[in-house]
Amino acid sequence: MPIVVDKAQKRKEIALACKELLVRKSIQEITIAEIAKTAGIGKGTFYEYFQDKEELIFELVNILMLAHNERKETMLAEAKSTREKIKVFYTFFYSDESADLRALYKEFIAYALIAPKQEMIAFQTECFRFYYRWVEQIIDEGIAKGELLPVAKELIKGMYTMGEGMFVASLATEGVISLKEDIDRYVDHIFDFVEQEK
Amino acid sequence: MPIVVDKAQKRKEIALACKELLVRKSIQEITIAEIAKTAGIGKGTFYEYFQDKEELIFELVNILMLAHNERKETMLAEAKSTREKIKVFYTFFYSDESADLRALYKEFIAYALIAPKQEMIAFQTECFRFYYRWVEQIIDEGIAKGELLPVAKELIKGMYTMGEGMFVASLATEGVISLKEDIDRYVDHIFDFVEQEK
Amino acid sequence: MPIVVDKAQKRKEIALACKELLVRKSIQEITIAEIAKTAGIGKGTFYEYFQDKEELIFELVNILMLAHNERKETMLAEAKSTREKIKVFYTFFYSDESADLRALYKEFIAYALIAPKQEMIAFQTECFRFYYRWVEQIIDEGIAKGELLPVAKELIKGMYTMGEGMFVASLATEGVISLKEDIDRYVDHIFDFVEQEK
Amino acid sequence: MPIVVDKAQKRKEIALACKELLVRKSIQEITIAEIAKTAGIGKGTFYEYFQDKEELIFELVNILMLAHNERKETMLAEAKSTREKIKVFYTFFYSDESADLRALYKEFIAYALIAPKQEMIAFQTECFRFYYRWVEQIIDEGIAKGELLPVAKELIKGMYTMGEGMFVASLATEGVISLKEDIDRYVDHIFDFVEQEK
DNA sequence: GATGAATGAGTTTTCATTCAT
DNA sequence: CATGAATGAAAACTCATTCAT
Repeated sequence: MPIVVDKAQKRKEIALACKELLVRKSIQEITIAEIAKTAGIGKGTFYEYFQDKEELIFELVNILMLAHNERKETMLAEAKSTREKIKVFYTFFYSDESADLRALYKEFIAYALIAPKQEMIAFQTECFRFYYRWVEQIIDEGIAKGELLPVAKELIKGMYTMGEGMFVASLATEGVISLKEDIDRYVDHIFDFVEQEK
Repeated sequence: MPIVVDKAQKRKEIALACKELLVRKSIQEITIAEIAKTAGIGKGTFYEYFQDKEELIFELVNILMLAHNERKETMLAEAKSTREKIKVFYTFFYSDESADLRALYKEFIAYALIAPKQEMIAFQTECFRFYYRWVEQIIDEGIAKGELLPVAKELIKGMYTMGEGMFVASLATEGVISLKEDIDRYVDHIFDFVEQEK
Repeated sequence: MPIVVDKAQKRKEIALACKELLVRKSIQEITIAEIAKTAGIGKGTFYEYFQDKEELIFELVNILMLAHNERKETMLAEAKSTREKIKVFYTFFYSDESADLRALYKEFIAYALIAPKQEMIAFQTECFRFYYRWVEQIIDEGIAKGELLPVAKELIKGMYTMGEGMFVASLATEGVISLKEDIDRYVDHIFDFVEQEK
Repeated sequence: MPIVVDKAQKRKEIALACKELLVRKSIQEITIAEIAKTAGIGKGTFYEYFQDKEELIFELVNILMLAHNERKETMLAEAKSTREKIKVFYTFFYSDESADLRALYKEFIAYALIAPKQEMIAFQTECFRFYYRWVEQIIDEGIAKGELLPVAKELIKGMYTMGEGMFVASLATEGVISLKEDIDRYVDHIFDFVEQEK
């Protein structure tokens, strides 16, 4: 009787077993041997489940992103104003809960810059669209409720990328960016502009 | 009389000789042998002038950045309003003239994310501060002239990082970012908020 | 009542299922996984029936050779003269019907040269003897009938190996050997020497 | 001052240093590490002079073939009749002096059968043509001198491949081929046919 | 100072074989 | 009997760095 293994399940297990490793080191510094050892499998076994190291990252990012989105939903439900809701999105860049995913996301960006592969670009594009639409919906609701001026909608892309920029700049520099404070202050100023006067 | 070779001068020559190569390929894909051949020197000679491949990039970025800043000064002199002046800064992200430097800058960011070395961080921090102050000065002038509301000053960091974010996002995704258009539109909206009504 | 599987029968089935694969690719390029998949069995099952990949080839060659010999008998029955009968033997090297077996035979020779194993040598020796005797019998009949000079018998081995040599040379070179034409012409010249003048 | 190395010379040295190894083992069984060690160089150094293992064989075959051809010329000069001269050519297949080259040639054939690469085919074709023309010239001379009948010329290709076939068959079988005796006997019979009666 | 030949550590990847189910 | 998941030995190849000349 053949041993039936749930391939998808095992992929997740392997990816999760390597989480700590992947978060700590850049994928380039990690060897297949290291991954296999960490996951408690043979090198050959790794190749049974993944094409290459990148796929491992993909798998893990996917897993962590789902959990992250759930946390986000919870936080959004608790947020009262649109201003607060938008701020929830930026917590990705500094909250402890998203530290792991953030570390991986950092890798992702770096990879996309250095060796842009189609799959990676496609994935990032998908993520961008997904979060963009999510934010858009929240802004739309804010406008519909009369909380925000319609112009708020025009600022979404810039606000979104400001977060990315702050994040990248904070990693590439030292002592000039204070993620939470700088983002919050900026967001507050922008909302001062776009919130309906009561 | 011994031939005294100006080390600093030769470094520049080597770096400049490799410009096309460095712009075209990621530093990770380039080998020392390739660099030496391109520069018309021996592999051993490369090590006489540089510690490693990164230093070569540093050298070249420095050279190109000086030229870039001069172009910027010229453009700034021609810009009438503060709005226009600020837009000059963003041309770095899309103008043809800065394509080479931009390609190198991309590498810089990636490196800082993947394998952050102290020198690199220090250099990027210095650059950030330099450009930040430059923008700050322009905004200050705009406020002093009564062209802008004082709150404009609070937005500098966010505006600055928005550019970086747009740039990074444009590289990591496909079909969602149109650098010039998206930046311009956003900047215009912000300036609509911060310009003094006449 | 247990299902008794005829081992020999199943070996044949597996070998036959892989025919197309074995003809198309060199045995070295084929993996056990590929064989198992092609035959619709598990990798482990393959080892139940064969020691290694070579045995698979043996099995298949055996099967194809039997069929080939039957075709040969038919053709020989139709051939009028000894000259024609001998030519029948050379059709192996160029006829479409024997293309599959020929491809396998090629592998066989290569293997014998590179990694001569006792079984393989023994098998090839057996084949050589078998066909040699067959030809010998035909030549003997030709001599008995007064069709050929007795010296014809002395040429058998050289004629036999000429075929092999033409075959190997045609595979190892390009544009210098035209199998059918070159063999036919040579055989005709030799028969001009050994046929009894009437 | 740079170390100037005669690349071609070093290639020969490496190839020659590996002669014994290459003759003893099939190229497939030999690893780069083994070659490097045998030649007393580093693995990387091997790749400085050769693209892959095949090139090493090429180099060595070339070297040995030149020496072999010189021996052949000497022997041909000593041979009295055309019959003897032709027999000189077949010594390649059994003489001790050509044992090394023969071992390599065996590899060559096997390779051409298993994994025919363009270079190898081209090389073998060149060799075929070279030796063919050489034999042709000798036959032509024999005919011109009235020693041979003109029909002798028609038999060259078949005679040539007979040698190859005998060689291959002798390697693939056991106890059925006696190279020197079988070739000699056959050649004698053929020459009995084609020599002018006096 | 300049050079480039020499090097071997380090990594990826494949695949025959085993064996628990 | 049949299976296919797991494995790790083995091999090719690259390239930064050194150092004799």
